[in-house]
Amino acid sequence: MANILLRVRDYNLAATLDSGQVFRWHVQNDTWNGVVGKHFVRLKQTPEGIVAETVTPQNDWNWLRDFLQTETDLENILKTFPDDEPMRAAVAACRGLRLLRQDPWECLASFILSSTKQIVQIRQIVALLCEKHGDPLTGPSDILSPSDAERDGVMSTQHFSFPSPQRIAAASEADLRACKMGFRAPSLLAAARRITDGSFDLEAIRKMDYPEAREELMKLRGVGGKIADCVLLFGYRFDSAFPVDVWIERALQQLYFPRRRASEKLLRHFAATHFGPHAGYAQQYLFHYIRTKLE
DNA sequence: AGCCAGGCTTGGT
DNA sequence: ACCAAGCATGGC
Repeated sequence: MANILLRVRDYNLAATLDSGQVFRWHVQNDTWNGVVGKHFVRLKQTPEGIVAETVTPQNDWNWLRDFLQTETDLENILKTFPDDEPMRAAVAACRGLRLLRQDPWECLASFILSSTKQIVQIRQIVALLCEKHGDPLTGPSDILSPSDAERDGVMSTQHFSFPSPQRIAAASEADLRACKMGFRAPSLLAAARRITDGSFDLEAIRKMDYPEAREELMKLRGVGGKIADCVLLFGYRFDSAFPVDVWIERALQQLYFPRRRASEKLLRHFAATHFGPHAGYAQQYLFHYIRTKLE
């Protein structure tokens, strides 16, 4: 058992873990339970910062600081946002919302599975995938009450790592379809195989510039522009990546072009030019704002 | 170009 | 209680 207080100001843990970036976090009595790499961890927001607790001893907590991005200077990022009414409203509505830094493979796999799914369903698919193909983690088995487990569609209270590309590549399409991912199964399998056999290099993406990295990711089956942008933003933190889904399209239309109907092409161009060097960060604020405030 | 691919949620009856 | 529509993206 190990604990730490990560002293951080202006960090909205709930908004961050519940804004569609990640799919494996569950809240129970103000405590967020989740898995980062091979660590099961519980997080709680306090006035002093974020209290983290693991069941295994920790030599250092950099894996958690890196995931939560607690060292990021949020003020400096917010300063780069355009100074307009919609942006001010979005920032005011979810102060302290952060972008996480996820493992690229977990992020890629999760967003391949996200296509034409709603967040609740993505959570269910990812939970099943981890349960059936991930490694069991040492962790308290009493974190989820039976009723929570039932509600979340998780039958056991054991926690699991996200399965590696090797583990997925060794599975059959039928195994994966059993996790309710439907037609996304061949895409996930193909990605896992290409990474395992070395024909696709997730690390090489880091060294590319944004347009090249995007093009590269889109060579994978099941990865179009939107999913590539999610992976680039949430996994690699290319902050210029600006995923455009229907929610964001709606947000841009309502907030920035309320009088006339803007074409999809115009909205894309606007998204790519209006929001500055941390456009993806701005996108996350707009996304969360439109999903919680407007409708 | 237009249809199709899970399964869960929502809305109408 | 039940059934249809909506979701939202990429591939063919």
